[in-house]
Amino acid sequence: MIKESNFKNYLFQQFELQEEHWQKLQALVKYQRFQKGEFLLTAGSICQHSFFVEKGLLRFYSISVNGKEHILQFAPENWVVSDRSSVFFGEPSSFHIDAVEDTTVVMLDERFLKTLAEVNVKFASNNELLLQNHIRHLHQRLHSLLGENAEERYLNFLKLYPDVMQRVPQWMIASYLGITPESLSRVRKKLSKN
Amino acid sequence: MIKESNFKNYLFQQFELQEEHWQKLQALVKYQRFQKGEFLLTAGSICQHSFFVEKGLLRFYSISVNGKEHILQFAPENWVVSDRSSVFFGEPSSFHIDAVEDTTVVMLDERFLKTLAEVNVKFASNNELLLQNHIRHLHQRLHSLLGENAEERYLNFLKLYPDVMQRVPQWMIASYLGITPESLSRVRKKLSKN
DNA sequence: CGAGGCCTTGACCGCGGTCAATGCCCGTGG
DNA sequence: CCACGGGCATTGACCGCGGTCAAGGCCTCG
Repeated sequence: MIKESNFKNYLFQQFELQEEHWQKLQALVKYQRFQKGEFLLTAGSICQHSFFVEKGLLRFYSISVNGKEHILQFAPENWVVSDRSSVFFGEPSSFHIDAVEDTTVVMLDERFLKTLAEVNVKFASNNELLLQNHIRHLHQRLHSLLGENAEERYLNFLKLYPDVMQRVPQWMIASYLGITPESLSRVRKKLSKN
Repeated sequence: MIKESNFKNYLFQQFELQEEHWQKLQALVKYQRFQKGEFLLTAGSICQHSFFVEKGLLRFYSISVNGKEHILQFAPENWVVSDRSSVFFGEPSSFHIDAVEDTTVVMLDERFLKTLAEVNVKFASNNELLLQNHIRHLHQRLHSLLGENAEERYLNFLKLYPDVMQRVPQWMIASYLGITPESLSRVRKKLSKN
């Protein structure tokens, strides 16, 4: 069991959580470990949880007809990842989530989020906060894909995920950027010469 | 004043709205007309409303450093468009919304959405429904941009917005697809030969 | 030591961008 | 009624970014 968790800190910071409220919640916080390569969600199944990453690294991706993977999102520590649409509409997801490193997550289901809202009104907006953040992030990503070339997107990526570069194989980053590993290699080579 | 509105139908269908509830709401529904080219939101200002398109067509786009426009979303009849993140976080938007045709919208502000939730509990989830739909749409768009070439994206576009092709200049569609008008012209030429 | 995964590099190519010319449609004014 | 001009779509020539394919190097791990 984890004593001083990132999740606790997250709640304290976002909502000025009181220690007394934490006592009530703690029992409901369900940690789960996944080892490298394990799936948290596969395309075709209905997503049940959001995952708060306590420690480790997840990826959220789709697979297109030709079999290629496209990473839509990385989720290192303190990120939340899920196919919320699948949860909400109760429809099969078309995405995968798996563990890039051995990972510990907090399992957030609808029941937990509801309880959260009851404990303190401030939490009621937690759900919307998560959704709004997600949308903002997706908008930035779309803007980047529509308007920037490979080099600019790579620099953006480094700003957004400062340490992910050191933690994952480059072909995953290429997949995130929408280019091939070879192209990424060339972009990096060019940048290192400045 | 519009009697039989798309907006009313939307509420009836989505939430099995009762006629009596509609009576209470009607007074709060604020229609507004914008003529072709007029702005509903400009980058740098804080977004205050969501816009339900009653009649007409809006576009939601960003402008990158080199001055090029990138259309993230079209909003024909029955679509809702907004920079919700700007509304929610109270921060300046980095997007523009303007009218592609003369357009009549329903102005949805936070107050209206709140009232909606009070009139009937079913509406309480309206807000989340809008956000979830938006996220789902953005995910599909990301997948399309990451994994498909210009031709495939164009065919996707036609499915999603069956009539928009006939209503807007092609350079706007090119901007939506992330290609140039010339490329779009070539894609269309190639497709017409099959 | 050998095998396999990953990164790099080179040669080649094609999709899509750029630039420029042309055509088309349509509204405006002589 | 026609002339003109502006906005948009099309087409061609050319080019460069990024994809593809193949080879080679460098790890780590068995």
